[in-house]
Amino acid sequence: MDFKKLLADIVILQYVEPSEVEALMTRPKDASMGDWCLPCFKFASRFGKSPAELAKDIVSRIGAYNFLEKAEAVGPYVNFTLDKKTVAADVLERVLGEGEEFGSSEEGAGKTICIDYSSVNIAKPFHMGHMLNTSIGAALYRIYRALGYRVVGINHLGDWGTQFGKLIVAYKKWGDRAEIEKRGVRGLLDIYVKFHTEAEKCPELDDEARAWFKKIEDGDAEALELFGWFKEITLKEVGRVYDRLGVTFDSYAGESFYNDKMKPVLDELERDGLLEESDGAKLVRFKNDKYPPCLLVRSDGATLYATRDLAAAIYRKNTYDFYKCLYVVAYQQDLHFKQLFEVLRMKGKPWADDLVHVAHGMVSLEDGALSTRSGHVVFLEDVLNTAAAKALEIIDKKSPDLPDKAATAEAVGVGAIIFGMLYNSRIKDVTFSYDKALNFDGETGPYVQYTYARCASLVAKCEREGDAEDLDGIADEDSRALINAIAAYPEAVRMAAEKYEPSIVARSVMDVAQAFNKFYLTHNIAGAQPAVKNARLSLVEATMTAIRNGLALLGIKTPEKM
RNA sequence: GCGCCAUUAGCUCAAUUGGAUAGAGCGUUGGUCUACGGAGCCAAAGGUUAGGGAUUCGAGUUCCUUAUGGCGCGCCA
Repeated sequence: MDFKKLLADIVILQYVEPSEVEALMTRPKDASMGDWCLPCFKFASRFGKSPAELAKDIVSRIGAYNFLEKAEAVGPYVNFTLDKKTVAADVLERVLGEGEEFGSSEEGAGKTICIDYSSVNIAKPFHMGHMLNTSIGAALYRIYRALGYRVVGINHLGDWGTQFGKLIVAYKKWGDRAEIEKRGVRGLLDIYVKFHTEAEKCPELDDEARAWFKKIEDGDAEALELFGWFKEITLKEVGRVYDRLGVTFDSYAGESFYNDKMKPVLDELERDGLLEESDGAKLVRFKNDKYPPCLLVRSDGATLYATRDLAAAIYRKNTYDFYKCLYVVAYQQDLHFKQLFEVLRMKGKPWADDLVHVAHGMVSLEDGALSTRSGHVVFLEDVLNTAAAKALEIIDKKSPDLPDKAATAEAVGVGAIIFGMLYNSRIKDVTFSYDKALNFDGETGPYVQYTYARCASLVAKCEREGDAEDLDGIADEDSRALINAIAAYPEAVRMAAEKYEPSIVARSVMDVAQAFNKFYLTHNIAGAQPAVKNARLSLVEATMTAIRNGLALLGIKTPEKM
């Protein structure tokens, strides 16, 4: 039952569309004022009345309804208090009936959404800086899928560029195959860092690097073998982390994939007269210098990042016919995407408006920015390991008899890190510190998981007695707050999709957990009368459903015990 | 110099998109486990929503402006 719509329908106002009334209907600031309220400022003048008068007028015209406890005018507001038992019955029936589907819908049926996220760089460490990006992208992936969309997750690999020439030079000079096999990307990172320090003293190294990159482009066997090897090492290592995070992709078409797809695009631009030559390079200028020019071909004929992205956008439209294509990338690249989208618009692609840069903040360390070149990074795998170890330590202390400790610690530790990334608006910068990341108290993933485990433990302990449910056992204020928090969850999922903002789901799940813990403190479940116990158990199960579904969208597991 | 973004409690952040007395967590202080998990709960202290102006019944939210910080601005990605 959609109570909001129901209320809007019974507020029959002449000259006012029910949909307009519904749009204005909101939750009151304070739950004690009711479940819904209607501010009357907006259309009061249309009736030649003051808002307060209109509110009174509306109340006087509302008849008796079995789902409505009361409607009262408080100043310019009409406050509606719903019958708690009706709402409780309705919400419980819906949540428990839908189960895993609670929060899902079919609104995206028939539409495809491409999400470009994570996009690892070959031969570079997968560090904390990528965690925000990967968590947000993966969460959006699951959110859209839950809403019925067909979703294509794309890992736009950074597998092209002169840095691979540098890496080959470094490897041939200082690398050891066996050691790198053993140490993986860390081994590659060490020689990459060494290259940069050495190149300071000896600039010829850069020439050698360029030469080796040229060999990759020309298909030299040795160069390709090494390049493929670097790629293999990186993907193997990154895949291990993706497994732990529950992240998947449908395509790994990265930069090198578009090598042969740029020329036709450039030719078209040339033919349309959009491509202009400047200092030997080729670029697209924007009308009224809306943005700085977008450089697409270097004076030495080489293509650029923007050129590949241009080809990639066109390829994706042709291949997937997306409804929207999201680029989950830090706000650093804001201008790049504005230019990219504008070039496509100028090219006469109406779908350029369906491209969205989902910009997020940047991760730094307490002692400054992350930098691969100087080796100033925190490996994501280390963070996950540390978090899992911390969780294990707590479990050893608090639940020494727990079976499967390692798996639970993994779920809690990793959950803490993911939740920390997704709890705030994506635009916020993150200063990573182990101190904050390993805090499991308060508004954290483990808090929500703990709440879930409490629920699970109750359900395991309490047998239902008979079928009768006495809803009076969940008709008080704390129960109502919990029920409202649960009922608000599906809307949070929709909103998260609309705003590309997974934090809305995380916040909703947190609301449920906080409301539950309050409820839990003041309600005896195991020892209640059978019919009351049954009703409360239903509410516990509904709480679990909302938490389980919500955390699942974020990529966080819900152990039954921890 | 120009552009984009941010600025809310000591710290990290919310605020149903323009609605009622701006809410949480962390930290601090003080309470709270023989009813089901204390990774919990309750309470206190903490605010000129960076400053100024405008719009209107009403602004943390929209517009202008100033300040501070971050990011970016043709041959990296």
